[in-house]
Amino acid sequence: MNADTRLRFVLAAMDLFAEKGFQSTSVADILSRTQAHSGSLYHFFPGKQDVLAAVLEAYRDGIEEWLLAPAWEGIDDPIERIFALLGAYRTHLLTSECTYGCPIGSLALELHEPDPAIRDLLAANFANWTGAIQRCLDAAGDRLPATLDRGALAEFILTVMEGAVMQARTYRDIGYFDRSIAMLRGQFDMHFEAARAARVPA
Amino acid sequence: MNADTRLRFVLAAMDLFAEKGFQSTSVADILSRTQAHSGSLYHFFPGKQDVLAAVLEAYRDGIEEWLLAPAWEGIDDPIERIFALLGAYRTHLLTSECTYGCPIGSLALELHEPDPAIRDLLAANFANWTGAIQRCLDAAGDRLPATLDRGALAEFILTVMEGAVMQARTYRDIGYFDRSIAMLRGQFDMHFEAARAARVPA
DNA sequence: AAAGCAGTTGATTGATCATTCAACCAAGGA
DNA sequence: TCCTTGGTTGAATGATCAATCAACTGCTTT
Repeated sequence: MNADTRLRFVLAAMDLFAEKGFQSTSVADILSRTQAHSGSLYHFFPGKQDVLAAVLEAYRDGIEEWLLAPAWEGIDDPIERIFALLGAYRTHLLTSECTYGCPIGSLALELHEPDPAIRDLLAANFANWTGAIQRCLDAAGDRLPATLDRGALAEFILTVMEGAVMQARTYRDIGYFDRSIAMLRGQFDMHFEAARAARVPA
Repeated sequence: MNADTRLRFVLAAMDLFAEKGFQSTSVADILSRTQAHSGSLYHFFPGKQDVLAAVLEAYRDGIEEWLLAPAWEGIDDPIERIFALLGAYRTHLLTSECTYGCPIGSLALELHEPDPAIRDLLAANFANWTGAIQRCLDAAGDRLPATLDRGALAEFILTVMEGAVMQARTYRDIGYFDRSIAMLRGQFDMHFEAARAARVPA
């Protein structure tokens, strides 16, 4: 089992799926980018769909190392970590002239009737992401109102990120992303204010 | 120019693109659903892409009649109209077991490098939607803080709707939609409170 | 009636694509 | 040395698909 070749397939497919989507990426595209041949790919994967599964597993398993750790370097405050993560998506958009957003989100909307296995992997990616955000929210302690549902807020932050990325990509204008994130920031400020008022009653 | 046949193509393509996406819908799919033949389709449209353009134009031109008017029937309060519109997406999700969300959003993320013409149509659809929302926000007058940017908030509501739909579809669970909308409702309540405090200073 | 035109038919074409397979290679163990 | 195992090669296959086109229909105009 040559893990190196397999990994090259997964990494190439990761790039291509993010760039062109799953359906528009042909097996030939993956082969030409990896300088390999079809039999070799089919030695490791039963079919194209299984390459997608491997890609989604790689995202799922690599979120800490490849997404969170770089975004959070030197940032300790849990709330700032949330916005630093959103900032990472922002720079990703900017460096691609607003064409690449969240690869998981793109795949989630592109695949209308996905295999249960693929859907579970998409869901697991989302759950991993919101899980990390929720740990930040939990770490914020009483800076947020005690009544606030941290899990629901974490899902909401994913909601906002995905929706903001969608609009920025469609308009090819980062302003749409920025304004949605600013709205979210305003909501946080209101939560902080409410929590402060609850802690120090008038 | 037989408008009837052309319209049948557009309506069938609308359904199919919403159901399976643009790329997964073959011209043969459209033909079998319309009981027509390929030459007939290519008589009206230079190519498959132009069918997509016609579909997006239909959505753009039909938003009032097909989306807003039904959702707002019997609802006058501008804020409630916003949540009624979100409710329309909710029932659309529910009646399809969380498989169909927003057709424009799906297409926007599926098409990674769309024609400028297609991208403009996607953007026009989004702009129409947020424009309608913004008119509601404007109509809400001083129930919202004067400092609040109505245009940005309208974009944010689209952001939330699209992100919420994405998660509900991925998890096949309306709860993800509901919780995001509830968060948005909470944000509105905080805005109302802030506006009230500004109107009646302590 | 003749001509012209919008619309339709449906077989055909040529490209693209995922997948298969038989042959081949290299290293390691018996 | 021979066999096995894991991996590679690349041509071939069969399916699918967007698009074409020449022939045809029926309606309207002259």
